[in-house]
Formats: sequence, structure tokens, C-alpha cells
Amino acid sequence: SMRTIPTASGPPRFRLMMSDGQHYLSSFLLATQLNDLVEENLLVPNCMCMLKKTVTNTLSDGRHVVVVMGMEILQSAEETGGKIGNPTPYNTDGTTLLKSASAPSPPRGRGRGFVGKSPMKASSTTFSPMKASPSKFSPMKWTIRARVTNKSNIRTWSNSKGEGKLFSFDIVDESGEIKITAFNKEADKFFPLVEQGQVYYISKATLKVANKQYTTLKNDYEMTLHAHSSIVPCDDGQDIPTVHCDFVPIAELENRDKDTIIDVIGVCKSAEDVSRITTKSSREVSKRALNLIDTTGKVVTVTLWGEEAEKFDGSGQPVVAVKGARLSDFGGRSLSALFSSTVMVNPDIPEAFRLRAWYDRTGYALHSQSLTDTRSAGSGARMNWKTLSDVKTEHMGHGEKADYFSCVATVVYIRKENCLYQACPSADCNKKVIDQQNGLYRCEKCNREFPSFKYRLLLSANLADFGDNQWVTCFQETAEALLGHSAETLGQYRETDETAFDEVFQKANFTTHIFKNRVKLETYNDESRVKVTVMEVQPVDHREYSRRLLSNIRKLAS
DNA sequence: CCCCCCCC
Repeated sequence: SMRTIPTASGPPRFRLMMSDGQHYLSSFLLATQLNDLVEENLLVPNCMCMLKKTVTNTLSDGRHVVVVMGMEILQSAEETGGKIGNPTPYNTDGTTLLKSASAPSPPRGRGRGFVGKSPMKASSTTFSPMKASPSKFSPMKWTIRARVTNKSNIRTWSNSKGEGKLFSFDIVDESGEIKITAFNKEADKFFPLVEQGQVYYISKATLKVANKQYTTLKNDYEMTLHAHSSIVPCDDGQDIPTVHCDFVPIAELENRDKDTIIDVIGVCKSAEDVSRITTKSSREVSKRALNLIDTTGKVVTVTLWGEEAEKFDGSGQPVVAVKGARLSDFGGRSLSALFSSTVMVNPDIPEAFRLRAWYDRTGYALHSQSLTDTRSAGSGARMNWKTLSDVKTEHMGHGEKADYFSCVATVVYIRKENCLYQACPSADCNKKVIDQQNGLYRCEKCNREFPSFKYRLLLSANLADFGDNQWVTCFQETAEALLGHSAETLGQYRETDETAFDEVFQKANFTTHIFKNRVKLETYNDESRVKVTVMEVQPVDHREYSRRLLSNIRKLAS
């Protein structure tokens, strides 16, 4: 027979009385994932069932509960035709019950107290309906076999309630995941033993209700290790799930919502040096930003924190996978590692091998675009930082459309010759006029003669950064910004004061700016060359300057 | 018993 157990919230719980024809026992509890058997009227009184997976738990008062995690209905109640035999109550004595009801046998020669593989859900499914609180739940009679998916460092705390140290780790088995924390002595004892990725038998930990505010794990409970808790490595845990990642292609991040927790994998194209920052709450913390690229050709910045940032070694452009990073909308789209994130460098997974091969073969030369705009100067548009040598090696501008890039560069030469021309004075016409030598200037475009002209700038400049140089063209506005004078003033200087005119160019020489440029391959007859036009000239923010400089130094070093 | 998820 069966009956519903009153529950305060959540799905209904069913308690089953089961008989094997000789004995009956009413302490069976149906795991909620099997509730549909009841709802579909398959599991009904007097049907015949095969229990395929059970977990037995012992309450603090010594009673046992067999949680049915898997069952198959072999015969309907009609086919069975009612009760079979004259079963008598089963006298539950721990050992015999476990032998009869808990199918799996213990693994060979493992620690005392082991009573079978008990998937994690057992803990949460068992005591909640039996009105026993987790603290009353006996920690003595179960062992789980699970893989460590995320291990923290040892951390200390100090607050009004006292001080101490702790570390925590997450484990996973086929039924789910749970967080385990060890404090003080136990932190010291278990920290060296627990290894990320390794499978362990874990028993005699206590359970407590998890504070959902602080965890992203799908479990209502957490475990705490104590003096008698046992963690034993399991050497044949291949069947235990490994960390499963659901990698989101980097280009796809643009379409995801802010604050989403995602998994990402990419080649670490570049990495910042580690730096110390002060948080709003005046705490000092290390941070390091990585730029990850994947086969979508897009780059995203991922920020690592604390020790993770300090330890990270980006040399050799490793493949980096981050499980559980949080998507931020800073700079467009960027990612931040959380305490719950797992950062894996060159993980031993197919995705990583594929990326490595792709990057080494073609990806490295790709003219990539970042979803993260780390610019601190300039207006809304996204910065696509390149060195001048990148522009060439990445064959920028060779495509159908023009490419745009930003660089920090120094003016090493400006052609004074032909930098100014006499242009049509009408508002929207900048066409060069022909001096009629009679006080009139003819514009072919407007098909008119004017008594005056306006000066316009068309500047050819050579820009250099640490590794290369590049001729660029600046039209009116950008040329004025670069020279610090209007075209009109320069025209006057040229006419009246050659020294002042020269001085403007002298002063502009060896100045450093942020240049935002357009680059396009232009073909005349059979000859092609890349033409770079400066779209914007901005002062170099010191922060940006050091960022670029460090990035360039790293490129040189690698 | 922690519980920090940060910075531009």
C-alpha cells in the first residue's frame, strides 16, 4: 500500500509499504523523481515492483528509511491479483535491513563504516519528510563516492563571533552536487588530501541547510567535516562524472544576459600582469584580466581574482577554460571569475585540443575582435587595439569592408609639403580650387568662381610604436587635432610666418596619442597598398598608455 | 563557525 506524507512545501512525498510475500516493511520512501509513476497510476497498491536503486538511511532514533531511487513496475495490480502470501512485519535490525534492502555491496576493502554507495540525494530526500532536522540526522551510516570539482584555498576569517580558517570544495556524483566545508583543524587535515578532479569516499560529515544566498550549487544542503569525518581516495572512480562544461562560444556571449553564469573556453591570447586593486570596502585584492579567443574569432576579457590571478601563468598562450564565470556588461561584454568558478589551464578535454590546434594553425593570425572594450579614453565606439605590426601580420583591410583599429603611437614625421590646400569656400564642398591668378578661385565641382577659398588639411604622417611604423593620412579634423591648430591658422602662418609654421610641426613631432584608424587595401592598376586613415586622435590616458605599453612588452617577450 | 564574487 502507499500513502502521501504531508509536506510543507515542494512536491508530494509518497511512503510505500512493500512486501516480498514473506515480510512487509512500511519505511519505504519514494524519491520525488519517481513521483510520475504515481501520477501516471502505474505505481498503485498491489502492483509488483522491482527496486533497482535504493539508499538506506538511519535516523537518530535508530529507525531506518529506504529511499527508492529507481524502480520498475513489473505487473499491474490487476495482473498480480492482490496481496501475495501472508507477510509478517519485518523486524528492522540495521544489518539485516541493509543486506536485504540496500542492494549495492561495499567496494573491496574500503574503510570501516562503509555501507554502500549512497548518492547524494539520499541525504536531502531522507530526513526532510521524516520531520528529523539535519542536526538530528545520524552522520554515521552513509558514505558517498564523489568527485571533487572545485577546491578553494584555505582562508581565514575574523569577525564578532570569533576567528578561524576554513576551506571548502564541491563534489559531484551521478545524483547531483554538494559543497563541503572544513574548518580549523579539519581544514589543515583535509586540505592536502583533497585534490581537484579526484574521486573520494566521504563519510561521517554533518549536513546543514545551505544558505542559497551564497551558493550556485543545486543542493539544499551542505556538508561540514568534523574530527571523525572520513575522506578516502577512490582509485577506480572513472564512472563518477567529471566536471561537465557547457561552453558558450565567445561570439555568442553578446546575446546572453548580464549576470548569467556561463562556461567559456578559449586560447589566452594575452594576459594582463597581476595588479592590486582596492575594493569599495577598502579591501586589497589581486586581479588579472585574460583575453580569450575561440574559433568564432571573437575575444573576451575574463578577470581572475585573488590567488587565482596571482598564480596564473599566461606564457605560451595556454587554453583556458572557466566553468561558472559571470557575464558582465562592462565594456560591452566581459567575464568575471567567481569564488565558485573553476579555472582550468590546458584542461585535458577534446575542446581544448581542438582549440589548441586551431589557434596554432590559423587562429593566431586572425584579425580578432574583442567583445570587451577596455578603453578608458574616447567615446562610445569599441576599441580594437592593435600594434602597427599586428595590422600587417593580420592582413587588416584586405577584406571586402574596411577594418578599424586603435593604437597608441608616436608621430615620428609629418610631411609639411602639400599638407594644406585651397578648398572651395562653399559650406559642404571641400574640393580643391584652381587659383585663376586674378583674385578668383574656381571650383570644378560647383562650377563656380569664388573671390576666396578656405584652407583644408590633408596630412601625411608617419606613426611608430615599439615594433613598426606606418604612414597614415589625416584629414581636416584629425590633422587639426594632431597639430593643435586650425587649418585656417596654419594657412596664415604659412603665408606670413614660416618660423611659426615650422614650429607647429616641430611641436607635433614625437607626440604620442591614441589613434583610431580605418584601414583598407586600395588597388591602383595592378598595385595594391594598404591605406590607413586616421578617424580620431585622442590624448593618451596614462592608464591606457601603461596598459598598451605592458601589452606591447609582453608581445615582445613572447 | 564562512558567505569575500571585487576594479576599470
